[in-house]
Amino acid sequence: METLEGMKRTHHCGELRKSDVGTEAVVCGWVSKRRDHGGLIFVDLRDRSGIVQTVYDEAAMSEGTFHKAESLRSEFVIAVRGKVRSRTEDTINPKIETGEIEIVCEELRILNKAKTPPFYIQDGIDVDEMLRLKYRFLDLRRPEMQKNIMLRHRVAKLMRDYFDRHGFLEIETPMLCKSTPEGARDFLVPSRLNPGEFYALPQSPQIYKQLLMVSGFEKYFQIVRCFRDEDLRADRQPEFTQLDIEMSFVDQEDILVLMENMVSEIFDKAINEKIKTPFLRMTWDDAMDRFGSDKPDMRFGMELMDISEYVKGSTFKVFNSVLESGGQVKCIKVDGYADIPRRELDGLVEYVQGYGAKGMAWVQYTEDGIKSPFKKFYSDETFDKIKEATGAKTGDLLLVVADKRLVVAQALGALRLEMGRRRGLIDPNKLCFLWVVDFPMFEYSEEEKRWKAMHHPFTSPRHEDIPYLKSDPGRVKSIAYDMVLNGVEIGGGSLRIYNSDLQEKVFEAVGLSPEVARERFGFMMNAFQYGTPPHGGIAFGLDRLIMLMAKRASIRDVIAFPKTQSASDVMAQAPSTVDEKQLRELYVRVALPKKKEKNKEE
RNA sequence: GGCCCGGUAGUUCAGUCGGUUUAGAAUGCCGCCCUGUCACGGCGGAGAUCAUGGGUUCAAGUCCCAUCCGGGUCGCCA
Repeated sequence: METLEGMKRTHHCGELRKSDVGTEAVVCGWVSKRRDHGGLIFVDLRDRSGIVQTVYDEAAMSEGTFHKAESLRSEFVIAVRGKVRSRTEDTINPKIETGEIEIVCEELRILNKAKTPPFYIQDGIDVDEMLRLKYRFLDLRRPEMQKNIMLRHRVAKLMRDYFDRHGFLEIETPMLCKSTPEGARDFLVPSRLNPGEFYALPQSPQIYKQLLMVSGFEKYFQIVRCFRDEDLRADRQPEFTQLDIEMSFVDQEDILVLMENMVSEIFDKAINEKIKTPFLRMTWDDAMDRFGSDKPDMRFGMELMDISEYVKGSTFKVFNSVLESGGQVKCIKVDGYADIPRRELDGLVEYVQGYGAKGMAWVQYTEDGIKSPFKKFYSDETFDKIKEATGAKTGDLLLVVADKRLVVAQALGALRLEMGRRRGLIDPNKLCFLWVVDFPMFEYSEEEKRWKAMHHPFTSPRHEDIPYLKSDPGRVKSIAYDMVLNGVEIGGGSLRIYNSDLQEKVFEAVGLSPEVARERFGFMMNAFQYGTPPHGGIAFGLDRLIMLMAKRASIRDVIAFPKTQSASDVMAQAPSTVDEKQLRELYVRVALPKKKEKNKEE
């Protein structure tokens, strides 16, 4: 094996251009591809900047060097010294940025050999993701993955610049925190120095950043890792990164404007996308009623429409009982799809049932008249009225769900997205931002039979709703807001409670007695008695944002070392069992249920 | 925890109704040849725990059950 001694890299592979012709260059990198023509060999050399073609001509170089070139294989690490030469007209490769030139090798050094990789180191591969994760260091060698990671760096840098320019301080907060069982499940860390006691990894730096406001830092931000021990999704990892913000003496509008300007700037500077501000703002009620979602994908229409008034008072039991118990009958209109196959309709029924609806009906306005499972319960005039009210034309399809408000929203909201996908209505190049505002303060947990904070219990209710905290928690709205991009929640925040009395009332509303509240959040409530400024903030999901900017379907593609759906790292083999000694030091004993123990042994 | 999809050469897949070759193809890999390729080309070759365990059957990659792993999703994610 050779070394780099006496040889100094002068250029990166991808940066060489026609203007460099004639200069002597030394490039280093990995062998991407070797094309051996016998007496003439081409080797595509790759580093993080791109790919350049190097040429080895048997007639024009020493036998030893040519022999070395013949021995090159994929992913060998080499250094090449040679002249940059212009390619002849007929050999220009317009597909690569350096396609007008090539390097004629004068000296070749093999710095390291490489085993044949288990998959191609190139873009657009179709390989089992587990294999990519097992060999993540090779997966990350692929140009598109490098691009994602570089984009991530660039965005983080732009964010830091932006907030620095606006007077924000980046302040670190602890990773070893107090467990607060409210909210997501905590990752716990046993304390050796405090036997039997545990830290929790932060679900977010929420309390610390509010305390920084009490301290008077006024404008805080941090790009920070957060941990939640919940089930994973394509856009959820057990550890993820937030851009965390908190400010004092501001109102909601200040925060929204600051954030949309930030987003507009990073989209412009990182991926050259011009975003119009201000963003559309929509109340939570509107979002739910019109799109059936608190994070509506605004890239297409197909809004939910209420047809309750046209179908009420009939002999059709399903609609009647729903309407009589305060529910709704709503539909979406799928343009030009009245000829949907019956089989697909049956599939859609199952689909909405997965989202809590009991069933789904439909109206097909076909050339041959109306087809609908509830046709016999209504007159032709009723169907004409529905047609007019929904703006349906002959050839259009209505999909109808009847149930309680939130069930209708959930089912039709999901159905809307599914039909948008199936009908090809979603333009992947569109970027539709909006703010969803006026979230409910609480939602009712059927499981726990109590009201729970929708955002978190430090969120301020709207002033005018405070009287209802006790009497009617369901009607209390909060000063909370989410930023949504293309149907993905990329950020959310709120103005906070800064008055101890109000805080106590809210704790009470979510069933936290003063004693329990003090035990869990006492240090915070104590701090709040020493002069707390009005404050509020927001947290942005950096991974999701980069995923959308990079147009990837999963945040795993923008995280260097992500975990699988079962939260394991298949490369490092984490999590793993640990030595009995380690456990003893921590005063921890493992107690698996019988079934799991048996599986572990096998 | 529920539901859906998947697991066959290094990789991506095919494998029909359970039965005709030695489980097939492409690509990658190895060897030989080749002086303008860039998906280089030509000839030859090697390469399989059909995820694991059990069952049905004269016969299982194929059917059944269980388990494991991966992906999607519902619940969950203050």
